[in-house]
Amino acid sequence: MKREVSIEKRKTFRHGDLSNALVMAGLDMARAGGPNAVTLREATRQAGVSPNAAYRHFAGQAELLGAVRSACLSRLAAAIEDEMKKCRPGRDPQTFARKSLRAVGIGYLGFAMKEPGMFRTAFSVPPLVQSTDPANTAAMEMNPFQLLSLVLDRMQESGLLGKKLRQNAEYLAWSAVHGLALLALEGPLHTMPRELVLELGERLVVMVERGLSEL
Amino acid sequence: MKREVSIEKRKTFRHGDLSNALVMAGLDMARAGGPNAVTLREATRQAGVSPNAAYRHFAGQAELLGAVRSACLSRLAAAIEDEMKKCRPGRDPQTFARKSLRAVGIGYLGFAMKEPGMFRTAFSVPPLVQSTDPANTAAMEMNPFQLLSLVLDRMQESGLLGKKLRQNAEYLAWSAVHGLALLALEGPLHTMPRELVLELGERLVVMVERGLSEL
DNA sequence: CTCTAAAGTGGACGCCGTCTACATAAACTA
DNA sequence: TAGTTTATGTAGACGGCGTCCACTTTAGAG
Repeated sequence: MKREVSIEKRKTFRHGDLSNALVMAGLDMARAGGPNAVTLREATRQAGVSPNAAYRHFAGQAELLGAVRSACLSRLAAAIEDEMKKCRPGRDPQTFARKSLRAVGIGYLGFAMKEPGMFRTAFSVPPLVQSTDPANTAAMEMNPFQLLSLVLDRMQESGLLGKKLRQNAEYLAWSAVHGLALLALEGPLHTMPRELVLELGERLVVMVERGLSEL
Repeated sequence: MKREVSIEKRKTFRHGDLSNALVMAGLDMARAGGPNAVTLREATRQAGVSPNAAYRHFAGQAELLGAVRSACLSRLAAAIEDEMKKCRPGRDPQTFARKSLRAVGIGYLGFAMKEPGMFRTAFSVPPLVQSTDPANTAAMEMNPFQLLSLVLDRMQESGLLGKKLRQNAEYLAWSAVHGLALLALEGPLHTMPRELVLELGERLVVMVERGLSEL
């Protein structure tokens, strides 16, 4: 599981790719223990380098954590896209729009359950929402928020959502799935079996879909 | 702002109420800086006592944090109850039930916006949901979850919610408001003005109410 | 072939939580 | 009242953390 560079002592004085190696080590720690487990000293240790070497590439622990968080966000986006690809546009644009919205929610929750550490890390420290930073994006060049916007646009275009209700609807839908994820991961529902959480997730996205579009 | 006991050096060797003093100091720190700011050494410092004294009353930092979290939860419950008291049962039990549900959501979000540090602390570490621990309850002897259950019962009794839909509906409603609170407090929406968050909150509770009851 | 600037090292500091051993005082007991 | 027990607080140490400063190494530009 250890990276090569950490196993065999490197021969060169220069590491060559330390910045990246630190982020990768940070990702491992985030996956295993969430944001609090992302420690600067441990990252340098895994990279086979002295603690202070990190300061040549990051201003401090916070900045390293920020980079790790970006990577986590990117993976989340990829997971959502995977789920979205499952529903192809059929004849009825409305059912496609509905399915797409659900797919985003399910993809979001599925990632949260499958990679809890990464998910928690992704939202441990506030990234800005409108960020177009390519680091935050997956294959389709979109972050989770943008994907959500996309499917909500689909709902509006297909007539499921009035202009007024469309406004800021992202935040309403997002709140629901995000809340369930956090209640299950680091909240009072942490003991709830994950299958049950995902079942609740199915009901939740239906609630959102109906609660958004009605009236 | 400092507690008396921390200002004037105590004369007695015994503190007399250290356990409580530590929790109170922890509460202050939680209010100011969230769960990560709740540190054992600082608490003992504020209580005018040596660090190790804390170990006579708590097994460690985690247990102290747990006690502080209980206190935060209790305050949250009180805030929700205050909001609930605003809507008195009128002629129509259905509108009363709807109003009550919204009140729980609004009270929840209002507390989160007004006391972000305490709110974050309240959910920093998982308490169990079914806990009847009196420490977790406010005047009415209920924790936030129980209050939510109560208003959902009202909805069912007034015919707004079928038996099947009533099941686990707590988690669906809770997820929505909890998600918005966390997105706004320690998530990507942390820069959003609080009034706007509360406006979104109004829409959100409507979404929940409709999404839950429809069909 | 030098010289510079980027990259990594070493040591120190103060913070944290926690362990072990010891001191004090209050409460019980004889 | 005197003696003992036990709850409570103290002292000092350890390792881990982030971070600062001063030093060394080396790749690459001139």
